[in-house]
Amino acid sequence: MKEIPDPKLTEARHPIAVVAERTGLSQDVLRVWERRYGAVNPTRGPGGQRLYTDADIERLALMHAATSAGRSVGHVARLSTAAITALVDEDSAARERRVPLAIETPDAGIAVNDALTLTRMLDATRLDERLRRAATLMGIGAFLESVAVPLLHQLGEEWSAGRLTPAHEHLASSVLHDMAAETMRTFARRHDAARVLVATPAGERHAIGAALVGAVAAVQGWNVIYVGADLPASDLAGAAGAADVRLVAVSVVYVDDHARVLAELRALRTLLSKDVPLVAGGAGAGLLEPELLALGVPVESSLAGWIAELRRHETDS
Amino acid sequence: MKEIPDPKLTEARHPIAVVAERTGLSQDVLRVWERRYGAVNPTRGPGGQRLYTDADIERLALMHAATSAGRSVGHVARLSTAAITALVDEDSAARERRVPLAIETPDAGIAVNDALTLTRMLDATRLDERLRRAATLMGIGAFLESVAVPLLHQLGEEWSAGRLTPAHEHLASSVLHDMAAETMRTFARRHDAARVLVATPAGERHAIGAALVGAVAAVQGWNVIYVGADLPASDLAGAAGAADVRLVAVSVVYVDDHARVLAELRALRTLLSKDVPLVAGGAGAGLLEPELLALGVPVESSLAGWIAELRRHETDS
DNA sequence: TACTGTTTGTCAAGGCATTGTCCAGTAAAT
DNA sequence: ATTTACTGGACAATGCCTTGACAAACAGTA
Repeated sequence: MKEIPDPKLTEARHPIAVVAERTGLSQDVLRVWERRYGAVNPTRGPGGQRLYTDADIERLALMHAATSAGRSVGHVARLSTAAITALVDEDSAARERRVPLAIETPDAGIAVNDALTLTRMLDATRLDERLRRAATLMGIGAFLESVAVPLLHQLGEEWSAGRLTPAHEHLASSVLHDMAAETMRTFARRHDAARVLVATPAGERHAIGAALVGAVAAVQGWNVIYVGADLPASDLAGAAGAADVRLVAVSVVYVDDHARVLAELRALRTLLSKDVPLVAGGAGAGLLEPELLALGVPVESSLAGWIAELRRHETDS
Repeated sequence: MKEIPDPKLTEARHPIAVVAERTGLSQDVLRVWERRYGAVNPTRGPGGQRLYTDADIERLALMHAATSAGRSVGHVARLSTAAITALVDEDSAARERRVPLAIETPDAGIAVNDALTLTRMLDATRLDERLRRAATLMGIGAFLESVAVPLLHQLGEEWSAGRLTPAHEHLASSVLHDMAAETMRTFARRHDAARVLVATPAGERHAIGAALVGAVAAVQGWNVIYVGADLPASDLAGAAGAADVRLVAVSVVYVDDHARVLAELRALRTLLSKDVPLVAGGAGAGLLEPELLALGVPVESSLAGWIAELRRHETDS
């Protein structure tokens, strides 16, 4: 094995905070793994701070995967990075192989199509029934991810193509909104779970995106404070402070007035305590991404991104 | 890299207030970053006020994004704008990427354990709640397969070890039975779907096994005729004939009187039309397997076996 | 089964280095 | 004349460092 000094791997150096973020390991663990097992050997900056290379991060992420599959750190740390990769691959293959559920999972695409048809027919009762059946069948998580979200996208497209009226869209949204609200209620947690405030800012009246995010958070074990749509920054900040939330999530689906939404979010960011992260999501937020990033507000446009974001803050202070 | 003096970038000049607003950085920070790290080099107006170009703003916004991702200003400020862009992109890409499985599938084992504990406490309300939550979370199929059935097995073991009373077992069974019945109702099919008769023979009062089988069949798209427990062979055969079913499924969990159950099943097999298959299942049926096989009655003791059996007859005559 | 020792993640205390904010006094702009 | 911006310094908060200790989980053993 020849060492090729790829500038990207050797030059790019990352502080411990970034490494913790990317690997999902706490800073304590990063340090103690280095101290006890010599897992990696980061160089030091002028003030003594650890500086990790990309290769270090890769190795640590692999170690994380291996240990959470049940292997001991002490053992894994002695292996070469390639060997750990092999181990992790083996473990994940074994996990795939295990217990192929006998009951077939239905195709989400069919459910989406059925739902679209029923929406076109404005048949709320059967739409509700159909969606609930899909959710029961596939589990609420998979439902939200591969039925609810795709359905909303489809509706958006059909609407902008002029094939659906606002009435159609409201019908479907309200059914989905009900289901999401119900999910939040069903998964309401004990008072000591981490709290997240979910809302849409003033100027955005489409609550459905926020409701879905709230439902996902509830399923993930958060204590969700869902305050609905169209709220001014001051109210949101007030609620966040009063409820002592760990995270504030806002959804922006549709933007009439860029400047207004941006101003609202800017105000919200300033009013919120610094240690409470604000995360934005939804199609509308995607359009404002550069500005929001500059404010230190990450933008998550996919549900998967949201989940990652929630995970990231699960164990924080 | 050649510097092209784009007039837009060099001409457009902004006072510090605008830059602060646009980047989300305080004026103090803007000044101190310039003083300490030479982050940017704004030109000065006649009176000495800083005047920033668009490129400056861009760079500062990027620096803000990088620092709020956990990197130190001191380090970031030394990099070229392009390098910071790369870094920020890399960070946000890494954030998106790290979502191997989207929504966490909860460990079925935990649900089973919780349910056992609640059963021991005879807390029907919370047991119901806990099981429903698990079902919502993982989908009804996976729930039946990896929570309901294992739970029943565990209960059986605990009961035969004398650690649980019949009261405990009834409590848990009735909660599961309700859920199964509800599932059958939710997934009730159009009249033209294939019909299956589900029951337990006379002498067996434990309906739960049959209910689970019925629920699975309903989920698989069958039209389930669930007639409950403890029915004599003649009634079952009558119902099967009247409803023109394609398959008859009986569940035998617990057997006091081998001979009686066997006689019932023998009678049922003779009374039924020859082209209607009869399938037996459950722990009790396992004990009678040789005799039943001799009758031409296959025995399925696992849920997976049941599912296979259902599939086999799905498309038959 | 109960007792060991080991492994491993987390936490606390105390010390630097880095970094954001604040202040006072002055100057320019509107 | 009031607002806005500048400079340089001081200060406080935060972040990261090290060391050491603790507790839960686990494996091996009596």
